[in-house]
Amino acid sequence: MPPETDSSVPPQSAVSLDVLALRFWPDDETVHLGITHRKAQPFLGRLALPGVLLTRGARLADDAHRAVTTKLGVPASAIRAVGQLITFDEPNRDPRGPTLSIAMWAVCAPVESTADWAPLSAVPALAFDHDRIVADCRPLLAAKLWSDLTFTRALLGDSFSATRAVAATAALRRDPPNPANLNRLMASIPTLSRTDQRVRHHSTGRPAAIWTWT
Amino acid sequence: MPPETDSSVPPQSAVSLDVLALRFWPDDETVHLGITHRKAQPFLGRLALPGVLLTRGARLADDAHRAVTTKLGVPASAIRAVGQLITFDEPNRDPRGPTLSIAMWAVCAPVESTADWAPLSAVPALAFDHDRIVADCRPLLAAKLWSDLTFTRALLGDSFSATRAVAATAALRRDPPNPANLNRLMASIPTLSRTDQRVRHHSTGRPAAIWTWT
DNA sequence: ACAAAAGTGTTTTTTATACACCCATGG
DNA sequence: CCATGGGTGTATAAAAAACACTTTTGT
Repeated sequence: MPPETDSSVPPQSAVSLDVLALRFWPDDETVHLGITHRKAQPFLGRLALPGVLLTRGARLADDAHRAVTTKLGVPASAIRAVGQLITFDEPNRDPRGPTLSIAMWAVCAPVESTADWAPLSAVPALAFDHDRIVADCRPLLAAKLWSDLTFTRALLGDSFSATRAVAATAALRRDPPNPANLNRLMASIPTLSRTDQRVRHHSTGRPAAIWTWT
Repeated sequence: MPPETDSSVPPQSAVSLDVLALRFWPDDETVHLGITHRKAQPFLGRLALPGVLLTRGARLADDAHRAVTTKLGVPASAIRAVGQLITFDEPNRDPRGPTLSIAMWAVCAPVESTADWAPLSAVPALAFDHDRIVADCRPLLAAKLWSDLTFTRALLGDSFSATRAVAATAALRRDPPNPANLNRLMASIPTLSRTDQRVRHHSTGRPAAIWTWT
């Protein structure tokens, strides 16, 4: 068995995939981002986005699933949807050597996991350039709400109250939306319709209507 | 010299970078896409987008430059700007094995090259999944015009006539813009201003104003 | 003068935003 | 019956699109 010539650097940069895993469960007041303490060097113990190296032959969606399941402990069945964001290519973003990162989003359904979940408005400092990834991708996520319906449905669920629609929108955008206008925005989406059911989120005030996808 | 164990598959998919290289030179009536006959298998001799494998430690912009210079014969100094589009991850998009492709755009200045240039409205069939890449990326390019000013300036040049602004817009969008409205759109861009100079593109009709970036 | 193309003025449509006020409910 | 939050109606603003018409040129 000939000695491996590990001294020869690989011809390509490594390519990793980092996931902005979101959750907005029925009892969540805001959208949360899934993060985890790193189990290995570098940045051992530090908080970071769930990430994996790309697998040969895998789709990006598959690798995103793997990152969420293995790093956040979320079962695959609880991943409602995933999608692509942008690629980060700073050569020094990983101290181990040049590593591209393809940023993806994922939305997780309510389930037990080993992840830490930070409100999107209070994400702690993260390892690598993950602070920058979160900062750069946040406007992209905000733009997806109500325009990328796969993303929107995954985040809000198959049926949701108007109150929660307001909360999700407030979490992703800078300032909270006008509830009256958001109501009309939802009414203008063909695949979304309002039901007669109402639900109460506060001890007082009118209960909110339930909306469902058709 | 021990035999190379080429039978061991690499752990990651290869990652290539394919470039939608655009030109819109003073004498071009429409925007053209740079393509080239492949010099190697697979698809030897077939037309394809210029593409390269990622280089370790390189920025995506560097590799995009390399693809345009080596595959299209465009000197580096003639590449006005480059940028990122989206990543394609069909596992079977390359017969040699799983290969991701990061699609980039580039804009080339007038200069001699070895490339074929096809009008964007008449791109011939291409190798790999490059037809799909062009189809998927075209709306993204259309959206960049007049909103991504780096892209817009690279395409139209430092100064350009209103007539050419109309032609470039018609080339990237489906149907031609209303010249009156495009005129106002340009006037609303702070870094763009109209000069007193006029230029004639047709044998008849009023000559068009020249616009410049400030 | 006429045809062709650029550009202006103006209207219309659409979309987004704002805000006054009515509705439903628990205390 | 009042405070609270949901929802409707409507006004306002901004942006986009449409279209009639004027200007500038070569023939």
